Amino acid sequence: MPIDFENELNEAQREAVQTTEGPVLVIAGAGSGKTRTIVYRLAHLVEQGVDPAQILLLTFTRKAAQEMLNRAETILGRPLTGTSGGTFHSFAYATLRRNAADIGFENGFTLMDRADSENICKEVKDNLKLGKGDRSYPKKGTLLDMITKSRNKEAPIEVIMEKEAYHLSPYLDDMNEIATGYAHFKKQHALVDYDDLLFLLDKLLEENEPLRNQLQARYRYIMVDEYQDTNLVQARIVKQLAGKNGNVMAVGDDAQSIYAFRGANVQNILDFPKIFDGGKVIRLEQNYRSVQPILDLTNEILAGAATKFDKNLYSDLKSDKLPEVVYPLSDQTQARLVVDQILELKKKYLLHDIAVLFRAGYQSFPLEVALTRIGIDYQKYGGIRFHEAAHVKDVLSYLRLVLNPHDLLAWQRALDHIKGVGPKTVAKIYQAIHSGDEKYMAKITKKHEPLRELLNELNGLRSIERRPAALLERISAFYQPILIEKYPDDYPKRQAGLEQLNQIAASYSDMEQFLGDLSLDGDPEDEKRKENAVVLSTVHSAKGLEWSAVIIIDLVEDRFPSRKAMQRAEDLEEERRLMYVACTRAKECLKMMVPSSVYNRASGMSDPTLPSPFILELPNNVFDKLNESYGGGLEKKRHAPSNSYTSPSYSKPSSTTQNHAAAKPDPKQLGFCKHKIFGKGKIIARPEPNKYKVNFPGFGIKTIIGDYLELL
DNA sequence: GAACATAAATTTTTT
DNA sequence: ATTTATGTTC
Repeated sequence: MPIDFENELNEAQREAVQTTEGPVLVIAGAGSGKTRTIVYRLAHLVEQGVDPAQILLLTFTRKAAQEMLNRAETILGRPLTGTSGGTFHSFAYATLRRNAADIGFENGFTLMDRADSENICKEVKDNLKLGKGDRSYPKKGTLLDMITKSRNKEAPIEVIMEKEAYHLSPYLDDMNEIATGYAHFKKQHALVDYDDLLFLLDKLLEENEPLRNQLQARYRYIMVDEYQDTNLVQARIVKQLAGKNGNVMAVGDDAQSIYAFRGANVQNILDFPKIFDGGKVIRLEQNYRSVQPILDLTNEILAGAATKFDKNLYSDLKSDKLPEVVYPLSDQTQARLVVDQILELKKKYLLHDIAVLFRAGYQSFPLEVALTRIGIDYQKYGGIRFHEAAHVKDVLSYLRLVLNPHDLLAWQRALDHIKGVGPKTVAKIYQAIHSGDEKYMAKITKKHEPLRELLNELNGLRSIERRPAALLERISAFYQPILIEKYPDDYPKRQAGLEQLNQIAASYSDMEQFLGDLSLDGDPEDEKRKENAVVLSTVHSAKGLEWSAVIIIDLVEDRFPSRKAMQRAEDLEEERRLMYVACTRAKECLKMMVPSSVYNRASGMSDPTLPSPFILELPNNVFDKLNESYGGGLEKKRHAPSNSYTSPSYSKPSSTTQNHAAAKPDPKQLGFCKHKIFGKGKIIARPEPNKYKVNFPGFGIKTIIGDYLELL
């Protein structure tokens, strides 16, 4: 039964699906059926007789790839055997592992996760004797941030620092030294970090012509999702895989670029037509996800952006309900109100069709407590990941030692559980094992009986069959007493996590694949959306997903936008796009919470807040405002008559860049202004009658007394 | 000299 | 809650 493309797709989508030859760039606005387009294109290719094994689908998460492949199979009515799908990182990992010797790892390599990388930074820093006793010395996380940012943006640390972390300049020389040491350490210990996966693949493709040709021949059709969030190396990899007249389809939305902090380069998507000669550009602008009132609001968010996006989404989905902005009295009552709202929404929607979104992982903690108390199940995306939990890493460290006795990080973790053994002793033991110093080993094992047990256990493990599940089972038993000792409070919960790990392991026969997958995308909870559980997610992790009802919390300054992003205009712009992504996740119902005060752990008290600039700048007619009354309920505030003006366009995108800048009458007298030194800026808040918070391009946000400003 | 205990400070986003 | 710096103990 042939697929009915005529009825299933709109014109633009159909064009994207049926243009199979040559490069294609699809600019897909939020909710414009991007996934649908990819899925139908997969199906179309196969229906045309393309061997599924000749298709490569690169996405942002493996979950996304899997979902798309599954949907394509459903449409086709038969399995897509051999299609490669996954993230850039997982594709790179697989390819590199097959060609390890070619990139200088004759004995294979170990993939590190973030924590591993940080620990090596610290190790290197300590070995170089840098920053001893300096309280303000950059932390290991900061060090690694600078190193990876420098790599991802392919600019020297100095440049990154100058632009985004000027306060760290005194440590520039140190950082360069640490960066060199870090790279050296990795090479010595056959370790590879996330960035290496991409750079090594790029290098491999560049240098190994036969392999390049082979891959180009194999992958005749390449599709890349979320192209706006790729960085320079990723673009090069795509280019190399595609070959001269490659059939590449890149899909993305410049307005949804939210990974610049990780080196993503929006320029990639803008340059696509240049880099891939003769590329066709197709725009998807009709939104099938959200009701028009939500789109009116999200269009306003984009209207305030410094870079004007050539977008004005429209929808045929009507609703007479406006999005709501709710002002709870504090973040505590916010949690309670959100629970109330969820209970209310539950009457209309399934729990897993309701999501609460926030800027940072920790912001959901009060809500998690409140939900647990009332007995509503939830599923959290973002924040701490499964494989990052201490107990999981503990167990995996034994597994890693079975695989690779040279894995220093694993030794450090495993030996840490032995009483009387600290960092220094670990270093000595590691050295002794390496050099075969049996005298020292005899001495030290005599001194620490548990160490002998550990070594015996490891030997035992090495001799049994190398199936992840079998090994893990034994390790779990060995680890059991340590677990109870280490986590007396919550070990049952952690134990359950370990059992889950065993389950995952059962589906693997290859150890390295198992470990790699776990580091690359391994949150088993993510695999399936729990039924009957409300979704809590960071905005980043919510990318590409949608829910009938969405509640965004903590929309106050310093939280959303994040405090760290308030300094630089560029970062604030990314926060705005993040806000855009958050709001466009909602299909029917959107609620934004602006607590009037938030708990401050430094003072132990609640501090008053300023509403997020993204809320303040919204014209009053795109939302309803609700205040929490002191009794705990909500009361609707009517907008002052002077604030209301004609309703925004419900029109089709005839005038896409329908000038918000010029046409927006400003209800709060916010707008643009001029300053003698900083030049023209956009007023984003007015905390006091004579004080303005102004965003000056190039200078960032300043709070300025009205007398010094010329209002425009 | 090294490990352990305690106090203090600090929290963006992710492959 | 987690990590780091410092002080105390072996």
